[in-house]
Amino acid sequence: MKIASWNVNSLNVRLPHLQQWLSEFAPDVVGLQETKLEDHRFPDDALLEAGYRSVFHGQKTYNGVALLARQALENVRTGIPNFDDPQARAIAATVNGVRIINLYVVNGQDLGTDKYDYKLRWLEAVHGWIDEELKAHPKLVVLGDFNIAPDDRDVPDAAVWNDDHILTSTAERAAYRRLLALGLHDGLRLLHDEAALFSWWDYRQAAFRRNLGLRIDLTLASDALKSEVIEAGIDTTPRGWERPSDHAPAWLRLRS
DNA sequence: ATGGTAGTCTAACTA
Repeated sequence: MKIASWNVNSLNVRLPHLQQWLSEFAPDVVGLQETKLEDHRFPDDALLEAGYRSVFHGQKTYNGVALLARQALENVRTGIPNFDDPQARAIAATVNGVRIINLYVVNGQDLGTDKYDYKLRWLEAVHGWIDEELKAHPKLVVLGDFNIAPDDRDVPDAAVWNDDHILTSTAERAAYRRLLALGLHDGLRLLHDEAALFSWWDYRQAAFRRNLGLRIDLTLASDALKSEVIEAGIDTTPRGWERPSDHAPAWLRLRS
């Protein structure tokens, strides 16, 4: 079972990219972020023709998440329980007995801003949610655009991306480690320990060509699935296409 | 520190 996460930065613009990538990569489940589409505009018919059912939670202009799967998507939930959030950033469903939580974590802009405080509160609410989901569904995958680079291997320059920088700050990384401590494992790091395996590159300054990126798109597997993760990676191919998203898909494969 | 690019929607916000 191939499970992937891709921030498409506007599904309206990137639908052809998604269709191409689905046919080439053939994932079983995909979590999308930044669809930027209201639900009535979601291209579920076009995706059905590509062989994927979809559930989605969107809004105009910003944010928006979706889950696509070849098999049925059951027990769908949108938004974080008991957390009043005007921004569409979370969706969950069960596919083939595996619970999937898809997150578009708040960017946070800069330390000391209201958006940064919102990011930390949002992550705290997600922590409580995952805690509950793990009790109900031991076979859990949490994936998405985390807007946190877990450690120094995941940045091009640790002196720049330091404890006081957005996406790598002490509080953000601590919040991420608290999620892992619930019983989750970074799928890519179960199998690969090398540095500079990035999933996002700024559109500016030829960052992709120079591999000046960050690894902020993650696929996490629960304790119960840890030994089932037999492959993981980042598919940089679509980042090299014309008019690409600034993110590449991160993925893992479960044995069954 | 700023600005560089992209998407949404034509002003300014978000990333």
